[in-house]
Amino acid sequence: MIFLSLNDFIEATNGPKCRVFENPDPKELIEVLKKLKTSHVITIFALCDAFYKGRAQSTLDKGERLIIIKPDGTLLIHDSRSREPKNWQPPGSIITFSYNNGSLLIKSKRYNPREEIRITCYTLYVVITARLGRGGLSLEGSEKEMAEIINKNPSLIEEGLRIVKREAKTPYGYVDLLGEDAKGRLVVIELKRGIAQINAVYQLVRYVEYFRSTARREVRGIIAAPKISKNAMLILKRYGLEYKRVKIR
Amino acid sequence: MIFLSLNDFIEATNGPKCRVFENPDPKELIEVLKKLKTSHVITIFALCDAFYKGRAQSTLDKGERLIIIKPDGTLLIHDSRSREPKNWQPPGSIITFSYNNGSLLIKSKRYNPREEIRITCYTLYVVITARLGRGGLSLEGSEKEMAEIINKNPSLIEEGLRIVKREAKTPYGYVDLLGEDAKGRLVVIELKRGIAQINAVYQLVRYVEYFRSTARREVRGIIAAPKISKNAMLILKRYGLEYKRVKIR
DNA sequence: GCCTAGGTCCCGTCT
DNA sequence: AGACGGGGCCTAGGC
Repeated sequence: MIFLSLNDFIEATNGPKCRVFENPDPKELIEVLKKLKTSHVITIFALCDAFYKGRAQSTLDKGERLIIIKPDGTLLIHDSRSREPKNWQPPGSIITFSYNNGSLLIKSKRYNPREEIRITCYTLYVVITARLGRGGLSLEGSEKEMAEIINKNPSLIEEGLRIVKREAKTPYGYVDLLGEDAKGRLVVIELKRGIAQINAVYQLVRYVEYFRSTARREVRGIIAAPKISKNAMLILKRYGLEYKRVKIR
Repeated sequence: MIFLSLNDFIEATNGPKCRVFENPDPKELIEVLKKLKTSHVITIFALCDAFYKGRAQSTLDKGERLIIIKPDGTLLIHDSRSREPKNWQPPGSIITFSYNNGSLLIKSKRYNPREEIRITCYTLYVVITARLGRGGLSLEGSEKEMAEIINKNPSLIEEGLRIVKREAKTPYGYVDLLGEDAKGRLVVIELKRGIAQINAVYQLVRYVEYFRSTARREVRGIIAAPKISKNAMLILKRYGLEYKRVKIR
């Protein structure tokens, strides 16, 4: 373990991207972590246990894990499996480090909702601090994009269709697309970029119900998606609604 | 950077929990990663970019990031913000490492759905390999638990209520709890462990509609939750349904 | 494998 | 702030 002088600290913040601490002494490490927590991502390999209390409550038994602390307040505890952390705290949480009986204690608090995680690190194997970048991601293929494409080219749904409104507000929620067909009937369209399931049908049903109760003309309802589940299709038909296979790109 | 002999490799797999490689040579590192990817969590701090194509499509610009590869096939790319990885691949994906023009290439593939990530690591700052534990989490406070508690003590909803069935299947989905009140009326109960929102109301509405159309007796619908949103409450009443505040513990 | 529904969902967006 | 709905959602459980 390297003892941190002021020079070491300056190097850590302004020097290399990463700094590695192998088997560090918890007491000495805490001083480093306190300084770097607002600017660096802290990565800790440790033998630890954890307690969470908030919207739910959990206990994580003692084991070897990977703890990640981000400058935005995010806390993640990962083990050897799964995309999801075993425990976590979202951005905006407040983290504090302390020492107790040879162990490093990590505490993360947040409010609204009030939640807390307490981690006890019994053994610190490796700790890495690093300045990391952020952002730079551009994503294509969202439902929003799908709406834009159909908006520009309503014949993807059917010939003669005209889009009247997007994100039309009703007391029952937002309608993805509202149109008018060749015969002047109102067409409520619910988009799904993936497989349309029962929920999508529910959404459509209530929008159609709403417009049928207010608009004084015929109202159709269409789910537009690349695929629809068997049950969803069944319910859809039971309500006299329609499905249109739409595959973008 | 430490060149890995066979002995070094044996030490890496059976020896210490963590092994650290600072500024490793990509070519040499690849040999290590290929051996350890099925047993160790691999953590890479690198200057990298990434391309994803599958259900959607994305580009991640060149930047400093933390890459995590788990033995179950999980891949995570984190930056300095957010609980969510910028890019990822879920468990079961197949990872391969290769070398190109001074860079480490990481490729992760999966099928159903067919998805792929390609990462180019231009600079490797630090790489850590570690055997981590798994599991050991016990969680309390789920909706399932809530159902169990109410099942045992239906008076939490109202006096005289009797639970008839849990997870009752209908063509419109699963009803959390089905009961009978003191007056012999059928009671459909939808549980939410957090705030009940519009969606919860829709679920309930569909179930109640179904039972009203099939059961030859009066049917009530109740949302049981610690809280309900304003709009949800409005719609609930519009449908003649009820809300019961239930706070477990 | 498909499908359903929950989640300490997270996250953006809008009121 | 609350509230609503998407997400490359993920994950567990049923069939």
